[in-house]
Amino acid sequence: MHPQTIKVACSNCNLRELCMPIGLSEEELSRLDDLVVVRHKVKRGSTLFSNGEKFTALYAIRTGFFKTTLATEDGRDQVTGFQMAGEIIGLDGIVNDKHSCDAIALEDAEVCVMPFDRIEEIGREINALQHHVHKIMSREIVREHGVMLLLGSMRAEERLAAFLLNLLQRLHARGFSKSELVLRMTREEIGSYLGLKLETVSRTFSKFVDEEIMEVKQRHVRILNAEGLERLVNNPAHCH
Amino acid sequence: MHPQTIKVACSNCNLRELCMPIGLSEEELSRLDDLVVVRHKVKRGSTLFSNGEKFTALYAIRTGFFKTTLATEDGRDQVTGFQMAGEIIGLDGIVNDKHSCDAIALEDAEVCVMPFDRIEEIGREINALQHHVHKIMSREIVREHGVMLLLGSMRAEERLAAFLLNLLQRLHARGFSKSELVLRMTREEIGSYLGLKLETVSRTFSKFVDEEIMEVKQRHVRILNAEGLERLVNNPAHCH
DNA sequence: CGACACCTTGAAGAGGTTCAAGAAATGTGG
DNA sequence: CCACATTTCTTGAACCTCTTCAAGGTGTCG
Repeated sequence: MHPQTIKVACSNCNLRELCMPIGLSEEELSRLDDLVVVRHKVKRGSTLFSNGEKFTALYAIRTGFFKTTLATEDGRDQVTGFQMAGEIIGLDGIVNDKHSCDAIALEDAEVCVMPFDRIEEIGREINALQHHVHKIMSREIVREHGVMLLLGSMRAEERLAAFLLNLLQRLHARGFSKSELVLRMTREEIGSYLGLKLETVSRTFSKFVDEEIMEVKQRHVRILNAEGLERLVNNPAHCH
Repeated sequence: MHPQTIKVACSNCNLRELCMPIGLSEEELSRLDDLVVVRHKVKRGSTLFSNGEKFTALYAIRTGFFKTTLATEDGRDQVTGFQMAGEIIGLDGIVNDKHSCDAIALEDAEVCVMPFDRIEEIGREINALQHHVHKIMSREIVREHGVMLLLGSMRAEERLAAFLLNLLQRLHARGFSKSELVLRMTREEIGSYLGLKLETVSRTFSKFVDEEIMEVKQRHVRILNAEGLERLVNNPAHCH
């Protein structure tokens, strides 16, 4: 844990349309300010929490970008998700009072620490917050269903296309371009998430460039043919 | 929705060690009886809820066996899970107030209908119930992480082995044999869940039989070499 | 008993992996 | 600020696992 911590409020957070405060009244919002005890800085490459660590809090990402990974004894390593500003991480820890994956910052980040017992306590008082927490967890379940579909039935091109479209959509909701993005992760991390080897990810990027669907310069991606990209994901002809 | 419904109580349910009542006091338990409005029978092959349907309740499985599947416009069909007695389904519906997958009974089943607003209401009064609901959702998230690992980094044999071990472990927790089980689903459904074609599932079963790891007669499976099966899942040598 | 769904097995083929080498970017320390 | 080490990315060629297509077998239910 990093010592750098700052006390701040949800009520004037610029992420309140995305994060916890969604759908709360002014009065409830101020009550929510008791939720975030501290903010917490996480340097690029360091872990916010790791497998086996005691679970105490959920974290709302204020700035930065994370990956969560699952490591097994036999050396496998699966990236289970990439998280950006306004998203909540740590939900995996609730069941067994300890985390079951690692959360690693892919760029310098800042998170709001929300002690979970506090969340439950305030949730009992503010119905909207209680329901919102349930929605956040349900959303994560539904997201993972989508990843299962991707991993279970899509080919490499479809996987990468779906991945990029998902990132673009989430970035767009945060005010970024719909057609341009900077990847925060390596080809290997993308591959791990998509169930592919890094070489396959690289080759698939090259293929997309050949087909003039996008420009790729290292981690900088610019979409040239968004329709073509979308067609890749929703095309019966490509199913096997 | 089926008309056959019966009013019953959690407090004398034989699944109370597995299902919702876990960790509640006697008094709290009786309060829980207000949760389950009705029971509901679902015939084999029929759906408990389906994609797009309005979400109103979670369902606790009392008897029977379900699958949940995700269908896409382009004709893909991904089985996202198999659920048995004592498990809760319907969590996917919370985010958008409508279900995002289909739940289909693989054998005649009976579920307890728990209206979700009622769950939230009672959750505000009984801390243990509130926390238990959170745990159930977190458990589902962690389970799905495991499936992502399976789909993202395991080979066919490992996937099927992991799948069988998981089923056996859950059945064992319900008092069934550790070494014998009857599959409730087809090869195709197993394949869909594991990201494999039905032929591959069938061939992998045959391979296990050849290696004397198990006996397989249609849907009846008897484990002969449990260690061998476990070794398949946790073996660094088999990773790619 | 016959129709239908489900399962098994074979042979050929495709998609992705593995191994290998080199190029490009990034970071570090003098 | 540059030289060097390191990490990351790209590309090729051979290989392997799983899929596809096909045919036949087994089990089940009206």
